[in-house]
Amino acid sequence: MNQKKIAVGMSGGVDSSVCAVLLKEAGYDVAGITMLLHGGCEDEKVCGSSSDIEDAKAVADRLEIPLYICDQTKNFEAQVIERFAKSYELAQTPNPCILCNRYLKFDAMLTEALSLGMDGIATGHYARVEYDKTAGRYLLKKAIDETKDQSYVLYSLTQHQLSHTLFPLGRLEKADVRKIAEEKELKNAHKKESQDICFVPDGDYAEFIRRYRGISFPEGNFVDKDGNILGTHKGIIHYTVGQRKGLGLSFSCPMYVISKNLETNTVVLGPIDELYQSTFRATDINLISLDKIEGELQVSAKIRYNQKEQPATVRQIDKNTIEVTFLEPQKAITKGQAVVLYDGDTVVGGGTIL
RNA sequence: UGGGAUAUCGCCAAGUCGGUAAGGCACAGGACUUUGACUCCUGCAUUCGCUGGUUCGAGUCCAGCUAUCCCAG
Repeated sequence: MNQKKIAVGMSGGVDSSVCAVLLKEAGYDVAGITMLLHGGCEDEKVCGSSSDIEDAKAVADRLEIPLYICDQTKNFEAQVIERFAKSYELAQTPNPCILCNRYLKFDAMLTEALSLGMDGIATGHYARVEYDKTAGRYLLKKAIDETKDQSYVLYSLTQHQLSHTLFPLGRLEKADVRKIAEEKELKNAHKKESQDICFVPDGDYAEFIRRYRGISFPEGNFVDKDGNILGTHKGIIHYTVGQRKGLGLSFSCPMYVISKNLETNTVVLGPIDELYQSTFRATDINLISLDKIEGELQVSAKIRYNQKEQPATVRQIDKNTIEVTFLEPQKAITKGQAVVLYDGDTVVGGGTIL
């Protein structure tokens, strides 16, 4: 990107702060944008809370850059929380961070930045954007620091979004980012890594959905793969595929949630070997490095954020659907989570697991 | 009521020729982590149905009692 006016999405965390530092030093005309996502919440653990905004403000002041505050509370609820709740209600397991990137950070925030006369946005994500001249496409690539790589949660980015986005941290190690923050004496240099669902600070997402919807979810049966009743569950939204803890039952071996059945309101339990599967489909796909997949494509793929990608073959079923087959069966392929396909360092695309 | 069997942590379950209570599940806390899970670490029976006895020493041997299960009618 040749443009010079960049809006940095500033969360108040160390990464986005250093991101602003680096762009400023590189000579960009930098402004900050902080999105309000959880209106009026005072809980310090919630990202976008007032203390985070103060941190962002403090950093912006120190760098002598303007900070725009952008109230996205309603948008966040409509695009992220609503989809999050609905996914669980459909017996799936959503990834709200991916939703937030797709609909807020790289949609609403980018739109806002462009309307402010900026040329593009930058965020503190650990990933890289490159322009491939021969293909005429912008590519999303893994971060140099593979342990912090966040390309997985960015698979939904479109060519338009990528062409207006900078990831200055993509070539840095996390330790270096901390060091820069220390050198610049940023107050958040040692802030804890963010974690948990940002709008559910206590981690009890089931209780959050219960309150948000104002309804509770009916109890049902735990069953085994043959339909034998094993016990009573607290409501289907309390469980996710692959879950082992919190079942409240004891067996002679560890038991996991194998699947959930909305029609019968049952949760299927089984030993770990029943959790492995090779083939699945994904929908609502976004392809980055190519327009469409012709025939069978060899890739490496991962089905959750914290996982090393695994060799697989992919074929496209239709415009919105792909079918992925892993070379080795994978544990707990979970509906609602994202599958992201890689060709080496490059993100081919991704979708939502069916 | 005869005959047989078993009684070890909330649950399942090891405990050899008596030597000073494995493990799994569940649960609690922590680590990891821009999602949910997974994973990892730590904790979790001074006590073995009860009461006595033998012994330097018993969950392990003996006796009685209690409870449960099975087979007989």
